[in-house]
Order: sequence, then C-alpha cells, then structure tokens
Amino acid sequence: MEREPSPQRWPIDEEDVSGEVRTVPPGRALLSSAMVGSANRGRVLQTLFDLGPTSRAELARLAGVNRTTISGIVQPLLDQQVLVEGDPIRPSEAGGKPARPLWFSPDARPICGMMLMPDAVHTCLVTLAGTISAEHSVAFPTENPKIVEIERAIELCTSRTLASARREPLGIGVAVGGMVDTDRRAIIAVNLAPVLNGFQLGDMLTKRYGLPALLDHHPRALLVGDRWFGKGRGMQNFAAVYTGEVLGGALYLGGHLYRGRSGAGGELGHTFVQVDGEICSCGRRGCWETIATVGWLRRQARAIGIDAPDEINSRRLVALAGAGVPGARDLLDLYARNVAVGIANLQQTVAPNFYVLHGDVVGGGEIMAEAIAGHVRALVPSRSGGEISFAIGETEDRAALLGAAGLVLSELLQFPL
Amino acid sequence: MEREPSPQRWPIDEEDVSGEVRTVPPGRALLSSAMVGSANRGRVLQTLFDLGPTSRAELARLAGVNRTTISGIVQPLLDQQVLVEGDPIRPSEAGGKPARPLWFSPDARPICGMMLMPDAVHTCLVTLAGTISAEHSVAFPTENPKIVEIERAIELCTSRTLASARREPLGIGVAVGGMVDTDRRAIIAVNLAPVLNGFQLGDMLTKRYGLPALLDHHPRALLVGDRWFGKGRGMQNFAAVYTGEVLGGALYLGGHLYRGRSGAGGELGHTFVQVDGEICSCGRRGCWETIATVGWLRRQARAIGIDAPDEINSRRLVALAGAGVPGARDLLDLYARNVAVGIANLQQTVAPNFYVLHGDVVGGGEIMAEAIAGHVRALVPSRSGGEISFAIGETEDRAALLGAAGLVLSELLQFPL
DNA sequence: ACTTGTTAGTATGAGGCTCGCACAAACATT
DNA sequence: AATGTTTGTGCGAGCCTCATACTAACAAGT
Repeated sequence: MEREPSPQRWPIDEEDVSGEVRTVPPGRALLSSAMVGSANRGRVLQTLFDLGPTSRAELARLAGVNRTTISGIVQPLLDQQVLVEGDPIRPSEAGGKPARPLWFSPDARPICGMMLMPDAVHTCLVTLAGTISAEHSVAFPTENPKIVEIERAIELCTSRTLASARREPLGIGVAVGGMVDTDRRAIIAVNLAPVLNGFQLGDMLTKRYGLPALLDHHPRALLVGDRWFGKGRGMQNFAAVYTGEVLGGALYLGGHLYRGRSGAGGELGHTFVQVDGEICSCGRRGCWETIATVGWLRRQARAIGIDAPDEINSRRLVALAGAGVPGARDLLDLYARNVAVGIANLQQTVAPNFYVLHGDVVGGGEIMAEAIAGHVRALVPSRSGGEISFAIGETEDRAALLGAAGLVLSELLQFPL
Repeated sequence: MEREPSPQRWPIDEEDVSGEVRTVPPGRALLSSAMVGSANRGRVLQTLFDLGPTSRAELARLAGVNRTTISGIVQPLLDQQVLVEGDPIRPSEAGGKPARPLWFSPDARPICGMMLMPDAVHTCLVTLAGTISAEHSVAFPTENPKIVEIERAIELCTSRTLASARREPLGIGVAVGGMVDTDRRAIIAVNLAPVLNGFQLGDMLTKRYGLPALLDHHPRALLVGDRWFGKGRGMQNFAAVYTGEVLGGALYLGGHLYRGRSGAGGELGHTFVQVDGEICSCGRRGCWETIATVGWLRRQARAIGIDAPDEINSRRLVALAGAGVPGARDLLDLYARNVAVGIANLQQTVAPNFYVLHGDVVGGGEIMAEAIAGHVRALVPSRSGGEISFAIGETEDRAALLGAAGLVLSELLQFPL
C-alpha cells in the first residue's frame, strides 16, 4: 500500500518553455519513452481540463488505456499537489466502489497572465481551474513614453501580481496588442506605441523573475483562452475571430494552435474580399478589414445619418435596430454580412466549423452572432463538412488575460510530437 | 554478430489503413511503447524519402538519437527487404569506416496508384523510390454509362496493373476527380459522371483485392504526390494549387496533410475575392473561381479579340505574349494577378510560404509561375514570415498517379499521434 | 447478517523502446 | 606500424504501458 514518491516533476520540460534552441528540425526528431511519459501526462491533463473533475477509471476509459497507466501518471501529480482527489461520488445502481474525481488543486502553482496594450499593462494570476485573482494594471506615461518607463511599469505591475502568489507560478504568458516574434519571445511592432518595437520582453521577464515567459499576439491569445477556459473547451478544430478597430484571427487545427511560418498565419484582416475595393490602411485595396471593422461601421452610420456616428458599435447598432431607427436594421445586416464574408472564406479554406467571436461584435450579443451565423451559412456551399456553429467570447479583458495564461498551459500540455 | 530476426513487420498498422472504426477520439488517445516504435519507424522512413540514400549514422545525427536506435529500427526493414544497403561510400579526409547508405529496395512491395476521372480510370504501380510502371487505362462507355460498367472497367484496369506486381502491393491509393468522403472511402459526387455519386469504391477495392484502399480528391492527391515524390519533398508546410476548368487546392501544414472536418478544407475555388462580383457556377457571386480559371481566360480572350479564344490556355497565352500579340501580355499579367489574389489570401491565412502550381498554369512554365509569384509577393504585406516561393508541379497524369500512391504512403508513414 | 455482483484503485512482473557505454571493423594520415 | 576517426553492433539500464491478480467499497437480493 506504500508508494515511493515518484521523482517525476511537472512540468518536466521547463527548459523547453524558456526558449532553448532546438537543434533537431521538428518532424525529424524521434520519440523516446521519456517523451511518451510527458506527452501522456499532457493528454491526461488536457482531458481533465476538457471534462472537469473525472475519476481515474473514467480517464482510463476515455483514453482507451489501462487504469494502472492513469494511476501511474496521476499519482505524482497528486504528490506534487497539482491535482487533488475530490469527495467520493455515489456509484450507479449497479454498485461498485465510489469513484474519487480528480481536479486541479487550488494549491497548484498558478500562471501569471499579462496583457500588454499600447497604453497600459495588465497582469493577474490564473489558477489551473481558470479563476482569476491578483489583478493589477499600470498605465504608461501618456506622451511619448520611453522604453525604460514602460519597462518599469511592466515590472511594477508584474511584481505586485507575483507577490500575491502563494506558490511559484508555472510561467508568465503575455498577450500583446501587436506583432510578435513567438520564437524569440520579442515584440516586433506595436502600431500605437512604436517605442516597443523590438522589445525583448520574454528575455526580460525570464531574467527578472526566473520564470518561463511566452508571448503571442492578441487574437492568438484569445483563441488559447477559449480553448482552455472558454467556449472552445474540448474542441479539436476552431477559429477565433476578433473584430474592432482592426481585424484579426487565430486557428486551432487538429488539436494544436496553428501559427504558420514565423507565426504569420491568421492575418485575416488583410485577405482580399474585394479586388480593387476600398483602400486599406496597409496600402492595398479590398482587404477584409476595409469592410468589417468599426471604422467601416462609422462611415456607413454617418452616410445614412445615424446619430453620433462616431460612437457606433455593435452594441449600439443592435439597440438602434431594436428601437426601429431607420436604416439601422439594414446596416446591422450588411455589417454582419461583411464579417461573414471573411469567415466564409476561412471555412472554405480550413473548415474549422466552429467560430468564437471576440471584440466589437461581442457587444451585439446573440442577435449579432445570429446575424453573422446566418450569413456565413448562406455563403458556404452546404455540403462542406457538417454544421457550422458560433459562440460569443468572454468579455474583452478577461478573455485576453485567460488567453495569456493559456499560452503557458498550451506549452506545458501540448508536448510537441 | 548474429541477430535474431525481429518479429516486427512493416506496415504494422495495416488494419488502421483499411478503415477500422476508431473508438478513442483523436487527441485523447495515449501513446504506448509500441506506438513509439511505429512512429519512429515512420519518421526514419520519411527522412529517408526526403533526403535520398542515407547511412544509419547520418540518420541518427539528423534525428538526434543514438545510432543503436536507428540500427534497431532499420534492421527489421532490411530483413523484410523494404530497404537495402548500398555500396559503401568513401569516408571523408578524416578517415573512418565507410558508411553504407540505406535506400528503398527495388524488391520492396509497391503501391498501386489509381486516378479516377469522369470518363476513364488509370492505374499503375509505384515503387517506394517513386518510379512508375505497369500503367494501364480503361475508358468508360461514352453515353450514360451504368455503374456496373464502370465497376467492370475499374476492375479490369486494376487487375491488369496488379498482375504485373512481383510482390503484393502495400495498398491502393485513388485520386478522384470529384468530392470524396475520405473517412468512408466513398465517392460523394463527380460532376460530369453523376452515376458515380455515392459509390463505395474503397470497400469494393478492399473486398475485391484484399488490399487497403484510400481515396482522396484530386488536388489533395497532387499535394501528397508533391510531398513524397515531387517539389514538396522534405517540406513541412506548403500548399498545392490546381487551376484549370475548376480551381482547387490542398494544404500540408506542420508536417501533416490537412483535411479539415469531413475533408472540407481546401475548397479554395469558392472563396470570395470579389463580393458581389461575377456569378459563379456555385450560384454565389465573386468566387475566386470566377476570375482564375480557363473559363475566365476564354471570355477575356474573346473580348479582346484573340484568335481561337476557346482554345486559349496558359501555354498558348505565354506563346502569344512572347510573339507580341496585342493584348496578350496584359491578359497574361491580369490572369496571373487573378491567380495570385487567392494565393495571397491563403498566404495571409495559413502562411505555408511555398506553393506548388498544378493544372493549366503548368503549361505556362516558368514565365507564368514568375508572373504569379511576382503578384503574390506584391499582394502580401512584406513581413509575413519570410520568403514565399513557388514551384511547378509534374505533368498532370504523372502527378495524380504519384499522388494517389502517396496517399497510401502518407497513411503508412504518418502514424497518427 | 450474509452472499453475490460490480466498480475503483493498487501492486507486480513482463515486454517494448531508447540510451549510454564498450567494442570490433574499416578507413585516412603520419 | 601507430594513431585517430567514423561506422555499426551487443548489452544492460531506465522509462513506459500492459495484463493479471488483488484489495476496498458499494448495491441488491436472500
């Protein structure tokens, strides 16, 4: 009945997360028994995330493996207080020993989530169960901040949050409102804060706090948040689409976050939907972004004479349409169609079949989502692989912070195969 | 010095190929040591495919594993005559024992490749080294053929080809000029031969010949052929784009053929590039297919008064432009731009960074490819993840047959993780 | 109260796989 | 002939999963 405490630690592969150089090209590397252990531990934890508290026996059934295998995987995690056994649940009428559901311990090491925007930084702690605590934010100096000032603000904010952690966090995940070099864990460019361009935030955080740090750009973080803590939970394929002042997206394909070469995938805003259409901020014509952002919405609202056109957004538009304001209903429909066009293209290209909507359209609620869904279904030839469904994401800040934390989780769970 | 002949057989997982029902959902299944063996064997063979004849020591270095590991993987394959040792190659100046390069044995089991078009069936044998032999084709009855007649034609053609095989083939791969249900290994619809709709070709072949049979649609087969035997060799990410009377494509992402839900991915022809543009055969407006197929080319050629506009294609267009025929140069440029628009969208969405062109544009040669490449590079914002490169695929029939065979290879090598 | 049937979780030994180490074989160089 | 280098092969260790057997804990029927 006595067990030797296993020497395995979770995560075993912290070095990988902190950005070690990979010498063997991916796809050529072979597997070893040790990797099997890591990978299987990741999959078990992922299943636990997807399903909520679950007994060992149930996990074994779902994974199609022996119960002893699950016990072997799970026991070290219990020893390290990553997981805890819940109260026994009553067996079915058939009888049997009551199952002890496993779930993430509140005492497990948390994750630090960070959202870096052009004007401020937000940080928080996220438990493995997805609860947020220790939220802090620090604004940057308004006029032409210097990089050292921003660095100080980030450090201040992070230190406050980390001070609240009872155990050392598993890592720091950062959602950046701009272009990111995921491999080098550095910022490439933030449009509204060019001083951040080239900032090696990942290295700075790792050096300062001794924690693995991962960066990715905002839409990708939203997707990851959806995958672990939101509407994308348990999904194998889906896409996140963000609309607002700009338009972005991210893809989860075949059970993995898809980044593309140098993380260049998901630049949906600048796909063409109108050859020789309106000129876009990128200098090209007819980008999706020219017809499916609030900028377009403002211009149209002004053109048809809606009150305060500069303050229009999905929330107000739905309200106006509901109130019977002339033209509002048609504008809502056209806006929904414009958003739907790009989603239809995405569906035809990679067929994720499930979309989580973020950003401005969230304010439009179910009405907006249904309008978009209807247009997408009309725009995609019917057979293309089953039902297409839609969901509305979390509120903006929450989604980004959960997503930032999810970046760390993804690395820990999705052992690269 | 004596070895026990290993009991392992390649392929071990034939049952999987022949379409067994998967009970554990993908992504939840755990790995076992036996799977590690299969997966590693697949990766070693894949590396061999990518690099050509290679010694064990070199394979070990590339994979980052111990030499003994490679020996253990490779020895059973030598015993089974899947591989053979080549002549020793001279060591470098540093000296050392001469390496014995490994390569696929000409006596290895071949693969049967089949191309099923609306009017005929073609079959052949393909060795693991990519050489084609025993080609046969049988035309279907011209006017309203019955399904039994088609079935007989397929059987006749296949039997002739299989009769030439010295060893039992590893399987039959089929490239279908129409929609395919990859999971059920059945044909969904072939536009010009509706009698084929719903035909369970995979089951028929497996039952008749006792071989694993795999179906996929034509563009996907082209991509797979490129991956194993053509320009996509060794690539981890690339796309195949087929233009002609219709427009299709396929994606190889992260070292895997990407199919999407129910194989609905890659339906590029009906992505929107011109909202409210010309009406498409699918009933919608502004599909990419409306501006980047030979149908569009014919209409334009007629409009600007080019001779025999109904026989225009890329090959002739390039020739006309070279001969200085008025308008030809501009038309070529516009056609290239139209093709490039869709490729640019694909690049922005999944960023494969490498494209193999198939179909009509192959006739236009390097001139056509360069014209398309130039437009794509101009249409994609510069930073998006490095160079974008292009290649011209094999001639049409050869590409499809190699691709069909490649479908079987993909299943055998890409052990599902 | 006792037996039977069922399910949960654990201990143990077997089998697969990769790894590190040691060793023989086959070359180049000095 | 001696030395250094590289290739490929045994061998035992370590990690992992699996099948089997066992204990623990419950329900239901007698």
